Amino acid sequence: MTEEQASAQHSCAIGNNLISCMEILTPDESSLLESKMVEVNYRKGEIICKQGAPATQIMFVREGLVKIYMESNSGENLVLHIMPEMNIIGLSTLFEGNNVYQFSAQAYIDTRIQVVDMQTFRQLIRTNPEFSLKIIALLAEYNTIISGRFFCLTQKQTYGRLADVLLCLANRIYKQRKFPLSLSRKELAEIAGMSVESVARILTRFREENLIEMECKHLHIVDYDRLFDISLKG
Amino acid sequence: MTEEQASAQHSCAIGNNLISCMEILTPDESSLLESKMVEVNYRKGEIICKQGAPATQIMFVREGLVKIYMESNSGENLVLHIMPEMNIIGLSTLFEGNNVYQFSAQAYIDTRIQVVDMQTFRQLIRTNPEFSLKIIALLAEYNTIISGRFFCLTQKQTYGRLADVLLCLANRIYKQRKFPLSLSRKELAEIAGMSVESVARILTRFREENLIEMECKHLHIVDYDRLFDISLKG
DNA sequence: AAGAATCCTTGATGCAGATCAAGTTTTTTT
DNA sequence: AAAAAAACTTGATCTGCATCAAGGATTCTT
Repeated sequence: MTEEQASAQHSCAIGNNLISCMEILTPDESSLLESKMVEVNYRKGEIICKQGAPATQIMFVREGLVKIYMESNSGENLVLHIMPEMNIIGLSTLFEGNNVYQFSAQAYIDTRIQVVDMQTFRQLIRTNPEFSLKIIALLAEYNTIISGRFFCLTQKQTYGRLADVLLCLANRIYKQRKFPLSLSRKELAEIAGMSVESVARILTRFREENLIEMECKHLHIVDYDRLFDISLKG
Repeated sequence: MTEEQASAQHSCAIGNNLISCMEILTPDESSLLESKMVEVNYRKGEIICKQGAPATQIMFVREGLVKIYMESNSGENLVLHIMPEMNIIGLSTLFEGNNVYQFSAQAYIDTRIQVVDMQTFRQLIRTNPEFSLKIIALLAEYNTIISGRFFCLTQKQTYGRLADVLLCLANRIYKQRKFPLSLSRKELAEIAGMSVESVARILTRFREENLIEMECKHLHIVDYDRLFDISLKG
């Protein structure tokens, strides 16, 4: 319950409802999609799509973890969204007059993607109203996630933001309070929108205050409630 | 052309394509909508919808200018989006499991709104695929606008952000380089995500540098190109 | 196992921009 | 037209966090 409250207003980059839109398709539509769809496997760190490139495809994340981000000329990336399986990359390029991706996507871990061309995708929306409603729901959720993240990164300060990220990893990805910390300090820093040094300092502080424990690459959230407090306005 | 480039990456809060989804409806659908729709007039400063309230309605902005924002407990508001006529408030609440608005909306100037209940709106999406595609396009554009704003507020510094806002007002709202500055310093500060004092200081600076002129409540962008440069990375 | 490279930690310094303060101008009220 | 309130400007100070710097711990290379 408290977790839900947090997710609404002070969200990290990951949604919590897995929206399944494939099951809705009719057999005909399914086989159309099957025939047009191509599967691509990406290794950890590989680029899935590039900001500024022609937007010709919609990509279904079937397995893995993907970072959606905007690149700036200064080299600082802004992480917009983190997508586990069951998400769709490229929906936000569907508005008229647009023909390029406004973001890049990169695989955090080995990732399996299914690719369809936009025409086919648009076709499905046109022929299946329920599918179309699902897509609207997904876009609406993405909107809310990005807004929550926007709020978080502009209104909270470093301690709160990092607490947010840790809670997000525990709740949304690993679904337990002790989990392998596979992200480097650099990746954590990027997600939380701060410097690597700040991440190190704050993690040390959290350890000193007995909010978390870290042993052999695993992070354990010891005092969930206090960490949650910090995440609300740290 | 340069303006377009700017809008893609370094957007202010306002979109530039007016997407008309009403014209797409069949006569039957139109009359259904007519029968269900209620018109409400808001005066400058009045609240149109409130963050946390039950999300039961979709609102069409027919006339005026609306601020979409998130409220924080500290009293600082985060402006997500600014909507002139032809926009729809509440689309991002359409995802499953959601039942409240995650944002508030307030009228910047006198504003005319048409209100429909969600059921009727969902019905239209189900019966009219072209309408549904328009809604998807609109949501996709909102996504892009918020992402651009997110980028702008986190990556640029004050001078660039304020330049952005001024260019946005000139290009998107008034569509000329000399326009009445109806927004107060406080409102500008809120949109650009900075303090009122910073706005005053920067405007003075812009005037000293002959980038803008201000006389009797009107702002005139004198050196568009240099202001544009500043907006790119100020 | 030694060396190189990367990652992590911790302290010292610098800076953009918020906050505080105080005066000036404009608008609103009466 | 006078008084009060709100909006605006400008300078002085404060602060959160980035950046710089340098040593320690891991991991990768050979």
